[in-house]
Amino acid sequence: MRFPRDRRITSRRLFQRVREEGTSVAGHFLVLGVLRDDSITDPVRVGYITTRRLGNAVTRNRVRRRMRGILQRTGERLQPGYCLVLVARNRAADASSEALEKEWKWLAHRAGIFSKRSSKRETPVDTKSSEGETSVA
RNA sequence: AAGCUGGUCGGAGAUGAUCGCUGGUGUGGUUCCGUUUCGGCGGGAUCGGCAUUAGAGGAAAGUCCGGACUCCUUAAGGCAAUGUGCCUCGUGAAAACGGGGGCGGCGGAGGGCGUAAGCCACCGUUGACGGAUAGUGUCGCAGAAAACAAACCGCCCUCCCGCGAAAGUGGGAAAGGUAAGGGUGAAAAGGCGAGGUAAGAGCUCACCGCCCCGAGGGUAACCGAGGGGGCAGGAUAAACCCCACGUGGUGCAAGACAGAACAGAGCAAAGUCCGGGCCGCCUGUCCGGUUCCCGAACGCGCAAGCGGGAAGGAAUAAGCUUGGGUAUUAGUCGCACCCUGAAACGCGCAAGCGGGACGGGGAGUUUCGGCUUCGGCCGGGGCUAGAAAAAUGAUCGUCCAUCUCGUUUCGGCGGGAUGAACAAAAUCCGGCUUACGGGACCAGCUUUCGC
RNA sequence: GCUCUUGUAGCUCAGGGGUAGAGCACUUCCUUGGUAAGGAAGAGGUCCCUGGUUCAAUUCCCGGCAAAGGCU
Repeated sequence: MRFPRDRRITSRRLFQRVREEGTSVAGHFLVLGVLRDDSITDPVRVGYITTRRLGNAVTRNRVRRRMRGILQRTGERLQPGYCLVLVARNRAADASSEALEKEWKWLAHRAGIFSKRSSKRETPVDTKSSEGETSVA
C-alpha cells in the first residue's frame, strides 16, 4: 500500500488531536496512537515521530524509513477510517527492521485496527516473522 | 617486519530484478465548470493512471571567519565597544592558503674561536611574533627583603670585659658600614677575573653581556663596521592599556508579489510625547547633490587659542505627490548552474516586454588519457539534488574485494561471513575547525629479527 | 536561520589568577524514655573535556562536548 504525502499527518494540530482524543498502545520499541475518524476520505492517515532523543539525523532517518517500509508492506490489512501516529522510543535506534515489524503487528492487533478478511493472508507472513524471531534472538 | 603517533591523498565496489519515496518533463482515461463558429479550447477534481528522467558529503556537521544576494529614508561627527597584529612574493573577490626570509624559544651534534664566561656556524623543531624606556595594576606561600630595593645570619669598624708578652682569640653593647657568602623562591637587581678596601661594592679596569648613536647593506622585517655609556631598564599586554589598521545594521524565518479580514490617520505649519533611521551613550538631524556662509559634540592646551568639521542657512539644478501601520492564515516567487537565444504562446494600440527548444560559450563536479618546473596545464566523455512533520529505502540474485573453514594433483575448487567509521543537503559559494573504519604514500618514535 | 547564557560536593548556588567555599542533605557523637529540633565533630570535588599563555589556571585565551533559553 502506498503512502504519499496526502495520507500522512503533516499538521501539528492533527498530531495533537490524536494525542489528546485518541488512545495509545505502548510496546518495547514503539508507541502507537490511534484515533477513529470517519470524516476523513482517505482509508488511513499515518504520522511518524522520531525525537532527537533517538540519536542523530542519520539514525532518526533510518528508523523513520523502516517504519514507513513496514507500513507499506502491511498497510492493506488496515481497516479504513483511522489516524495513526507511530512514535519511536529510544531502544528503536538499535532494533532490526524485523523486530520492529513484529512489534508493529502485535500493537496493531492489540489496537484492533486490522480487518478480519485480510487476516487469512497473514498466516504465511506470520511464519516468516517467526523465522525472523530466531535470527534476532 | 610489527606496533604507535602525526601529516597528505582518497572516502559506502560493480551490475540486475521486484516493491516504494521526492522533484522535473511528456501523455491518457473518467468527471465537473467556463467558453463555443458545436469541431474543440481552457481550468479544476479524480484514477494519486502510464511513460521517461534526476536524486546526499568529505566533512553535507560545528556555525568559527569571509563573500554573493536582500531590505533598511546612504547609514553624520565624537565617545564607547569590538576585531586584527614580524617582513616579502604568489594564488584569491575577500577571508584564507602556499613559497621564501628575519628575529626569538627548545633540542641535537658536541664543529670552530676562547683559560673561562661566552660568541660564531650547522641540522631539526617551534612561536596569537606591534609596544614592558607612555602610564597604572599584580607578583600568594616561603624568605630579612619582591620592585622609589632590602641588613635575618654572616663580614667590618668603634667601645667594654676575659685570656695572652704580642699577633690574636672568646663574650657582650649600641650607632653605623657592607649585597662578596648562607638559606628562601618561578624570579634576589649583569657574569667572570684582577685591582681596590676596615669589610665590601661597576667603586675602577680588561673580556663578555646589555643599552644608546650609527657608516654601510637589504624591496622589507632586519643585519651591522665603528663609536659612546658605566649598568640605568625583573616578569606579566591570552591584566588594564598605548600604537597602527579596520568594523552602518539586517539575515532567505532576508525580501518580493497577489488575495481576504480589521481598525484608523492625513492631504497646512509648529510644538510636545513615543518609536525608528543610526546595536550602546552624547551632539545634531530627518529625500539626494554642488558651491559659499555659519559652525555642534569631541581632541590638544594652565590659559589665550589651535585643530575638528556633522547638521543648518543661501544660491542653483533636478525629482515626487494617494501613502502608511497592525495582526493572522495559506499560496506563488526568491529556489535549484549561468549567459546567449528561434518559434508557439501570454501582455501591449504599437514599439516592445515576458517566454524559452536545438545549438554555442562559460562555471562547477566527476572520470579517462597525456605533459609537468609537482604549483598545475592540455584534450575527450558524463553529469548539474532540492523538501517544508523534511525525498535515496527494503528484499533478492550475479560478479568483485577482504577474512575464514574444508579439500588439493599446490594450479585451484567448494562452503560461510562481511561490504563497515564519522555522519545526511535546507538560499548559494570560498575557507577554517572538529569527527572518522579500512587503504595508499611520507616523516618520527619504540620493539624484535637478520646482515 | 540567527543569537546569548550556563556547566563547581548528592541538590541549590557563591567564588574570579595563589592549596576550594555556603545552605540543605549524609555519617558519628551529645541531648531525650524515644523521635524531631538543637549542639559538636567529620566525610564527600577529574571545578564538563582538550590544548595554550603564565612561576602558578576553576578563573585568561583557542577548540570541542552537553544543557537551558531568546529573536523572527
